[in-house]
Order: sequence, then structure tokens, then C-alpha cells
Amino acid sequence: MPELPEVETIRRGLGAAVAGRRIERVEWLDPRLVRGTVDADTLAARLAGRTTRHVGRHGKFLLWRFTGGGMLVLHLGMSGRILVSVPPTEPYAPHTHFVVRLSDGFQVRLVDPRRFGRIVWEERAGRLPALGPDALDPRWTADRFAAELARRSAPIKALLLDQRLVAGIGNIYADEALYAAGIDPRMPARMMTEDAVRRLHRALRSVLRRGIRDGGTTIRTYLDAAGRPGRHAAELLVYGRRGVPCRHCGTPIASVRVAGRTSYYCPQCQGPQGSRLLQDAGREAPVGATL
DNA sequence: AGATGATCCTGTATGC
DNA sequence: TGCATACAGGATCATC
Repeated sequence: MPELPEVETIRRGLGAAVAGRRIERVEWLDPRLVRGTVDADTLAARLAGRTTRHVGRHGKFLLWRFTGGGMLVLHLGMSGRILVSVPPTEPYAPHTHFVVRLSDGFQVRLVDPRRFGRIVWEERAGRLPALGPDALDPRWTADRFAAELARRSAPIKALLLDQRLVAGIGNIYADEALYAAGIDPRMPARMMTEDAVRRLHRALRSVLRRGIRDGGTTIRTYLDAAGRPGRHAAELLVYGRRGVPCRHCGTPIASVRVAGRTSYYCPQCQGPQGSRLLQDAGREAPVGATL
């Protein structure tokens, strides 16, 4: 569920709640979320007594670092939520799997109905799965993006969702950025013009930053660390809007399956014609353009 | 290399 | 109302 803007919003809430606090005790209710070499009991033992140094983020991963080393890596999967400043008297919500008791008496709880989330303990700040640069990292440049896309023939949408290439983009923001850039989600990456790659890179940055500004996108279930929904759903232009007239040209938004995920797009603005409209004046439409 | 489908799960919406 | 099916902000693995 959560993509980069949602995870970043949660990161800020979590960071503020745990800054400088000591972990008194950790308990788990479902050990299945714990992956990696350290099991749930060991992980709970390792966490006890630690003090937070910093809560960071890389793509959709939260990196909860402690003084003296050690790092808790959290991924929220599709339905994971982190709630902070929960009074100990409050009953566990359904699907509460992890509870961290802090020195201020309050708790951090991890709730995840679908259990696609993971929790991993890293003793040394080693690397996660092979993740590409964070999508908002300035070192992830349009040039780097273009160089990668030039040798790939997969549909651009599939590559945006591949976290090894660039980390943080998910189904919603991928569709929104492709729409903003006027690119069909099925477009083979290496067929994209240099200009299209730059437009997409810029659109991704912009869409993700606006998502953060709005505290994330709440379609159904996303809530931030304080339990508040995000405000970005009202700004979505294509995601989830099949049949709704495109804001730009009035053509009904369509959907198609790409890389196993539903992709929403405007057949007009994201076809050859639409690309041309958005490109620099005078550029010719690609061969095979229709209409 | 890339596509596809299955898998891990539960909740919700829809259709009959 | 009940029941079946599809689908959901993700990631990974097997198979073709």
C-alpha cells in the first residue's frame, strides 16, 4: 500500500515519536513478519535497551537506527501501518503484530492485516535487498535514468515498479507520473526519446514531492503514524479513475494490465498524439502515429 | 531478458 | 441475505 510519500510521512511521525527514547521492551504477536537471519525472540531481545539514533528511509523501507549500531528494517507491504504514541491501556487493534514499549510509557505498534510487511534486524548497517537509489535522492539523475532505460525493452511501467532500478515508486505514483509526462505505460523503455525520459524523471520527482506535501494518498486504508489519512487522493488525475473524462482532453481514462498491475492512463494524452502535444513544439510524432 | 502466474494474507466491493 | 468472485498503495519466486 504505502509508496515513498506515505512511507516518508510515516517516517517523520515515527522519528518524532521515538527520538531520544529508550526501548524498554518489545513483544510480538505474530512472528511471521520477521525475516532474515534473526528470529522474532532474538530480535525482541536485541532491541530491548536500545536508544533511537535516527529513523531514515530508503525507497519504501524504514530504517530505524540505534545508538551503538544496529538497525531495524521495516517494510509495510500492502496494508502495514505504524501507530505511535499509543497509550498502553489501549486495546490492541486487530492484526497488531508488533509492539515496542518506549521509555515514555507510550508504545509503537505495527498493524498489518495482510501480513505482507517485513521486519528485519541488521546488526551492521548493511545493505537491504539490491535497491536502486531513492527516487528523491539528487544522485538519481535523469542521465542515470536514461542510461538504464536505453538498454531495457520492458514496458516503462514495469521498470518504474522495479525497486532495483529506482526505489520508492509504486502503482499510484507511477501512473500519475506517466500521465504527467504523456507516456503510455506499455511503452518499451528503450523506445523512449531522450526528451520523454527527462519529462518522466521530472514528473516522478514532482508527483512524489507533492504526495509528501499532502501527507500521502489515502484510497482505502492508509493512515499516517498519528492515525490521520493522507490528502493526496483528491489530486490524483488518473489512478483509479477509469471512465472518468481526462482533465486535459476529455477522453475517458482507460486501464490496462501491465506487469501484473492495473495501470490507468489517458489513451489520448499518453498516445503518440498526446506525447507530441507535451513535447517541444515542432517535434515530429513517432512513426506509426495514428489519428 | 522479460512475461506470466502463483504465492504470501485479509478485507471489501461487486455480482448473481 | 447469502455466497462466489475479483481486486487491493508490494515483492518474490518458479516457469515458460
